[in-house]
Amino acid sequence: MKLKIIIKKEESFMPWRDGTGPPWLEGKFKGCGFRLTVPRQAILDVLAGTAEHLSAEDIYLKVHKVHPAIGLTTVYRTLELLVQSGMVFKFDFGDGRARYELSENPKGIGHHHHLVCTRCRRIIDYQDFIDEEKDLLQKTERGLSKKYDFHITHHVIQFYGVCRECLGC
Amino acid sequence: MKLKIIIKKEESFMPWRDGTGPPWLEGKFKGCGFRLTVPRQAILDVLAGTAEHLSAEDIYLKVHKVHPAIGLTTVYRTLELLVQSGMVFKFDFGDGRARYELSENPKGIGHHHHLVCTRCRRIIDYQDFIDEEKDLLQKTERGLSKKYDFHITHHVIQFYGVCRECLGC
DNA sequence: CTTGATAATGATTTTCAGTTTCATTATAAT
DNA sequence: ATTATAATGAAACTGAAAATCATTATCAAG
Ligand SMILES: [Mn+2]
Ligand SMILES: [Mn+2]
Ligand SMILES: [Zn+2]
Ligand SMILES: [Zn+2]
Repeated sequence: MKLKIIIKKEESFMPWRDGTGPPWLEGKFKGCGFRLTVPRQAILDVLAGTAEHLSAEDIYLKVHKVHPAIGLTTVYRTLELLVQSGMVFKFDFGDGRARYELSENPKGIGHHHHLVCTRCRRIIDYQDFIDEEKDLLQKTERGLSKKYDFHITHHVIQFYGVCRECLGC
Repeated sequence: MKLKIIIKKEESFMPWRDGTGPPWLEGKFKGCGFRLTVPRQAILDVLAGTAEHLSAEDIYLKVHKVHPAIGLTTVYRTLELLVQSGMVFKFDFGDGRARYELSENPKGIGHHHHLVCTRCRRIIDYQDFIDEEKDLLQKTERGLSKKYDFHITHHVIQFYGVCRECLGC
């Protein structure tokens, strides 16, 4: 039963994951077999309107203020949908819950990596060094793809340590 | 109460985390306020004797075969101890459970990164490209440390995608 | 070897993020 | 309007991980 569901989803995602379909970052569900409903729009709005790394419950609470009828279950389901479709990244920063971030912020920062403070759980986005990283990263990805026959879709780079605030005490 | 415990632990770890104490990778707990007990030794043995990425329960089951009295609770506690002390890395590869790996395998591979197949959850270790990565990584870490006053202790680099086996079907 | 202080253990209970279930509702095509 | 199907949400459930707490192991002093 679980397998069945997974297969169904992966087939559904094909249209836009293989580069043929349009990415829908602000209202383009249709044509992919998905419906852009009020709950989904609301969840996307929350994600697009924050610079934080929100958990499912964080998102639910923010959505709830505007649309009290929308349930936590729908938030979880929509997030899974967005993650599987590549629109949203799901992160584990070491506290007990997953955190979500728009993979391509429409009017903001784009791809970036993270510094994670293991003391206070603060997260720092950084982009500054990505330009220098980019070449090697692409080179590495090409090398790995060839060597292991592995089709890379995305990567996660996180530096763990102690932040400024936690050091100065 | 929770804060109290955390403070206690961090103080306990200081001796060897700050470079002054010896790393105990096969029987060096003492002198750090910790005791190398039978359960802890058994858990370390399991970690040292595998190339897989075991979950807490995996470790428990393997330990259980030799020492049926050792409980899952102790496995969790010991793993947390080892992670906090830097001897073991804790990973989230996207299935529901944490996976653990000796950070410095005594007689085997050392630091490496991961390819994670999002279809079948297979994990591929790779070291081949780390040499080329090392320079930039250190450079990046230095830059980040300076810019954000962030003391980096370790990093996690994971490439996500589809593995050979899952592609060929 | 005792003894006493404390660290470690493990059975049990509890927590809580995330998932399933299922009856109801919204959506879109005809 | 009719129909088929996708989406929703309240409620029940799951399971990895953490907390409790009485018991046991470890070690240093005497
Ligand atoms: Mn971020
Ligand atoms: Mn590994
Ligand atoms: Zn911090
Ligand atoms: Zn695979």
